[in-house]
Formats: sequence, structure tokens, C-alpha cells
Amino acid sequence: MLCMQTFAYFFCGYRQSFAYHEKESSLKTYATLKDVAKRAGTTAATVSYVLNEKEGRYISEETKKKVLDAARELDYVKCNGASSLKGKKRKLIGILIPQFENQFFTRIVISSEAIFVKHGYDLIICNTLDSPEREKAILNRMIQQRVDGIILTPTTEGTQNTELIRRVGMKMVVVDRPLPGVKDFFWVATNNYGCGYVGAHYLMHKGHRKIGYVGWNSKIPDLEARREAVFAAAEDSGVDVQGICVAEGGFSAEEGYRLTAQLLSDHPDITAIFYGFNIQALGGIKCLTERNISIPEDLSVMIIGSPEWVRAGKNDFTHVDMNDLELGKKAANLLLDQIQSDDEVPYQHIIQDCTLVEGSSVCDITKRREK
Amino acid sequence: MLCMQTFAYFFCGYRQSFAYHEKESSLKTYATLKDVAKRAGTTAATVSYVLNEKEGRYISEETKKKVLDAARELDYVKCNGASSLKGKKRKLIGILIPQFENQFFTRIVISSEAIFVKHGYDLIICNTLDSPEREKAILNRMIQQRVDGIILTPTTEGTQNTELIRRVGMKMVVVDRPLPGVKDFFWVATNNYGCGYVGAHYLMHKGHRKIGYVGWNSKIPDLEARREAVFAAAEDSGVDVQGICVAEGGFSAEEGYRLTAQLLSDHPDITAIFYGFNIQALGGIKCLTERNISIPEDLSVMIIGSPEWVRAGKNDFTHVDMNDLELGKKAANLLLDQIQSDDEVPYQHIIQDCTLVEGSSVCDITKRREK
DNA sequence: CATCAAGCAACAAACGTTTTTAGTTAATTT
DNA sequence: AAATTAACTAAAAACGTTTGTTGCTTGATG
Repeated sequence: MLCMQTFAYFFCGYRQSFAYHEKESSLKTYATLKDVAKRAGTTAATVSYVLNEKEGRYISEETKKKVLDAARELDYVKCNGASSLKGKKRKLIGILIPQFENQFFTRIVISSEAIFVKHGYDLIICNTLDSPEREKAILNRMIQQRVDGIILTPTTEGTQNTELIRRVGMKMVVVDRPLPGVKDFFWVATNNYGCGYVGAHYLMHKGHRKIGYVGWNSKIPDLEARREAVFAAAEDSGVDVQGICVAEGGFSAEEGYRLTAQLLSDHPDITAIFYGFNIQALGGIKCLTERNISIPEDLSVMIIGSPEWVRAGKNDFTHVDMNDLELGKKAANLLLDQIQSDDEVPYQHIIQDCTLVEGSSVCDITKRREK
Repeated sequence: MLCMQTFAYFFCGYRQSFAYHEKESSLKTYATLKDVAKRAGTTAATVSYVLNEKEGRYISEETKKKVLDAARELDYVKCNGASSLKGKKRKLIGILIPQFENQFFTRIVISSEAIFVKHGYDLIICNTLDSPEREKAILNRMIQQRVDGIILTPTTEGTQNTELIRRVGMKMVVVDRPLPGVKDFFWVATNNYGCGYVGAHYLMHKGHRKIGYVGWNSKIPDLEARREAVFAAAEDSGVDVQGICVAEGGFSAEEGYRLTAQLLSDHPDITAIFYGFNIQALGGIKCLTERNISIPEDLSVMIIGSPEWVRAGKNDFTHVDMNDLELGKKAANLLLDQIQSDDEVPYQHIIQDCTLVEGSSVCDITKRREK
């Protein structure tokens, strides 16, 4: 890697251009209804009626104009905090995801954001980093902010951490992972079992009998379904389960690299690697390219997840798309249903279907086997 | 593409599991200080003192305990909106970025989030989609929410849209793009000129004389510096500027594809393509691979920006890293400086250096030329 | 000329906190 | 025994809204 930091000098003229002139009024404070009222020669109540365009109230055109002028002149902007005290909606949604660097989750944010914005809601987006402590602290702050609802992909301690949320009755939709031990909650789930099954089934269908599976030892029950599904697919396809070699570890590209190397040395006879998590796949494939292992000639590769890179540039990996965007959309709509409906909305579990996207990273070795 | 949606049936048992049992209390409302006080046999003021652990107030251990017990029993959580009315900080930061799908901006969010969280601030993250109307609406909502400060990558109408922000004196740090016409503001800028220069210089240094430049006709003045720098580099390197072929269009992968195709047909003699924007590069490179143009044998490629895919899988593109993470960090710190400092902080412009990362997508054709 | 709407605007109470002020005990010092 | 202090608690006002109620003008109707 060649670093050039030389070109910054083009701008060094104003690298730090201090302002010496006086600022108008540093401690400026927001205008209140009362301020506007005083300027318009009326009362705060009237101003409120005018600004909120309440129908059924009689306001003369003259005062209306005076109020609007005064509001504009004073740069009045209503304080949401104060009006929410009076029972108004905050128009705020909290969304907690465990990994920002994972495109699976940012896509969920993107697609749900679009829906919330359309309904006039702002989003408080937080990164729990998969840390239960952080999750707990953030959830508490969400209640403090009195958000109208939250979307949550829980950590391992999600059940315990959401206890207060559930007790105070805050609207919530759980995404992707479950809340073990909780009977009733809104859930938009990934079909983890399906992802594992469809990917494994495809590999076996293409003749692979010795398959390495790289996964995350997360202790999150639903995620384990990916690995379990691989074995189920083997049994269903009449493939010897002895041929499935599992290597599980931490959730990072580095771990993916390590696990791949481990698989290659422990089981040199595998013809395919199935990556259950795309973050690990990134490192794993780096391991393969570094060792000049050609995909798919020397080794076939299958990935669960669809980050941009699987089909970018020279890449064209066969992978299982979890339909992340759809997941986010459904979660947002489910939450809005709860928030906007006056009466009780029944709990729902929605399972998002997955899609196998065929690329060129899996070799058909049925013929090779027949020889 | 092969679609399999068959595996959803594994879960269809609880695809929509309705809850028929009664919910405890659907209209549950949050406990207030007064509620806690009543239960503890004291007043709201005392409860406030206990919960805020104000020093200098004498509270008996006995009442303290009674208050804490009552608070716990009632699931009391303070309402931030109400306390902010009394002049307390909201502990909220607004952050407006124009593109969620661009990793350049999500990285800015990630790195600044880490810093804000460390200081106890929550983030309201919004996607302006580069739409001035949306930007204006969102900025207005930020004032309504009375956030403590905002981080903004402005649209083309940023100057106009931030007028109110600047007038009410809300703390703000502008990132990446400038606020044309505004004299004093906090700015953490990308070294756009430097990015263009260093990338172009490298290509010319490797012997390229006919270079296609693919860019975004954004009307954002600072971004044009990338193109301008290419010409400046040519002049400085004694390269005929006639050899630089510019193709500019919309900001999308599709446009990148189109512009690349256009370049290839209009200027078949180019030996390298310089992509000024990674989103366009994604589509552009798709165009090259589809036509079986080998990189770098047939054509060299240089990219500004460092999305994951430029170095993922089989890819190893030479590119200019804008040090996005550093950008976000600096912006966050600059904003916190303003918020936390009692006295006036002088305006600052910070230019973030860029880094050229050498991959294998640029061919050295100096020898080829000499023949 | 009395009655009554219609049109308009002010008043005041409330939301859930924080903080200042004032007050009440009980213990300690003169 | 009186005065002082320490330890504690209550009362009340304020923050910026929203909204129900009341009250005051008009002009039209009986």
C-alpha cells in the first residue's frame, strides 16, 4: 500500500480559519409561543390555534396574519418536547441493530426508514454492537425519550433486557432473531433454517458430498438453525452426514479466514465451503485467493447473505438472499400498525422467505463423480 | 437466477400466531414522579432529588429506600421531554446524510456514532436522499426535536435550507460538502481535489496518456474539484489534456454502466478509466466484465472511494481512500466541542487527507510505450 | 327592543419534571 | 432552658405547549 498525504497542502490556506469577528448572540434561545403572542399582540393560546390550523375555532384573518408574521419574524419552531407532554405523539421511532458494518442490517434500516419517513416519523438509530449491556442502556434511553415504538434485533440477553419495555407496554417489533422464552411478541424473522437448507441442498444437488460449513458460535438459538438445516438437507438428499465438516467461531472476517484455513488443513478433501455468515465469508475467501485456490474450479463456494461485494466487480458468488429489504419493510409496517391502531393488534410472527441466487462459484461435479 | 421460496413451510405453523388471551392493560401509561411520590409517601420533589442523586441535599436513608423501591415497583423511567423543558440537555444529535447505500456515508455515521455514544448522546439519523425538499423538512424537524446539534452533508440547496438552523444558532458541523456562500461554519471536508489529483497522477506515472474519467454532474462545486484535479495533474505531469476524456452523468451504478459504455465506444483508444465515484464504478466495472475486458491487461481502473467490494473476493482495485472513518470522528468531536464548551468555539475548516491504496487494477505501461 | 347566534379572543389548567424557598423536626450547643 | 444547628421534607413556581371554558362584541332575528 502506497500512501500519499502530500496533496493536503492545496488547502492548507484555510485548514483552520478562525473567525475573529463577533457572533451575533451566542446564547440565543428559541422563541416561544408567548414570545410570538406578545409580538402579535395576542395570547399564546391563540397563537397555538393559528399555527396548528385548528378548525372549528374562529380566528380573524387579521390576527391570523399578525401571528404568522410574528412567528416568521421570530423564527418560531414548536418544541416537540413540550407538546408531547400534552399527549401528542413524539413522532420518534427507535431502532436497535447489532452491527452497523453488516449490510444485512443497514438494509433493514434503509428500507424501514423509507416507510417511517413517509409517515412523518424520525428514527433514532443505535448500534448495540451485540453487547447486552449496551442494549440494556440504549433501551432505557429509548423509554426516556418516550419514542413511539422500537424495532429491535436482540442480543443474547434480549429477553431479559426487554422486560421493562414489555412491561410498560411500549410498541415493539423484533427483527431477525427471536426473544427466547417470551410467548407473545411481534416478530419478523429470517428463515434461517430455510437459508441453510436451500444452500446446502443446492450444493448436494450439484454433486458435492464433502462440504465444509463455516459458522458463528453465537449462542443465538435461531442462528444455529442454519447449521442444523445443512445436516437435515444431507439426510433428505441421502448424503452421508459424515461428509459435513463444521468449523464455527467468532463473528468477523478474521475469524472467517482462520476457520477456512482450519477447514482446508483438517479436511483437504472437501469440494465446497458453505459460509453461513457473509462477514466471515469475506475473510474466508481472502484465505482462498491468497492460496491460489480457484473458485469454483478447485473449490465451490456458497454464501448466506447478499452484501454488495458478492456480485461486484469480478465476483459472482452463488448465495442465499435473505431479502433484507423486505424484512425491514415488513417490520416497519407492523410497528406502524400497532402505533396507529386504536385497538389491540394481535401478535404476529412473519417469516421472510429466502431466495437462492445462482452465480458462478459452485461447480457441478456430478459428471466428475460419475467418471 | 433461481428462486426457491419453498422452504418457508417449515415454519408455517406459526406464520401468524394470534394471541387470544387478554393483554394486561393495553392503555398503560408511564408512571410519573408524582405516582412514585404517592407510593413512597413523600412528594415529587423529594423523589426527583433521590433519583438524581443530588448532593448537598439531605435525604434519610429510609425515605431514599422507600423512593427507590417505589420507583422500581412502578417501573418509573424519567421523561426526557419534560426534563429538557427545564433546561436540561436532550442528549440528542441529528445527523443528515444524502445516501444510505453509499458506504462512504455509513462509515461516517458508524465512526461518529461510536463517539457520540461514548458521551451519552443518542443519534437521530436521517437520509435526505439528496433531495433539497427532504433536507429542509428534516432540518425543521430537528429543530422541533430540539436536538443538541446536527451533523450535515448538505444537498445542493444546503445554504438556503440551513438558514434557519444558523439563525437560531443551532450547533452544526458540515461534512464532506461545503455550504456555498456561507462565510462561517464548521466544516470537515474531503480533499476532493487531492483525491482526483493523486489518482490521476498515479495513472500518468504508470504511463497512461489516454484516460477516461467517469463522474457525477452533481452541481456540487466541491465535487467538481475531482475532475478539475485530473486536468491539473495532466498539466503538471506534462500530459496532453486532450487525452483526458470526460463522461459525466447521474449518480447510480446504472449511469456508471452507461457512461463506461459511452467512453468505450467514443474513445476506444483509452488505456485507463478513472472512476470519480465508487457507486458509478460498480456499474462501470460490470460493463467491462460483461464485455470480457480484462483488468488491468486490457484496461486499467482507478476508483475514488473504498467500499468493501473494491478489495473483496477476487477484487483488488487500486483506489483512493478518503479516510471516511476519520472524517466522521473529526466531525463528531468538533460538534461535541461546540456543545460542551461554555464559551464560543472558533469556526474551523478541517481537510481530511486521502490515501492512495495500490491494488492490481492498474497496469504499468511505461515499458509498453517505450517499445 | 330584547334575544340570540356567530365570530372572535383571553383565561386558566394541565402535562412531568427541576429547583428555589420555606418549613418542620430533632439533636446539639450555650 | 433557650438558642443554634443539622437533618430532613413540603410547597410552589417554572419550563412551553394544548385545549376546554368563559366572555366580549357584533349583527341579525323575532
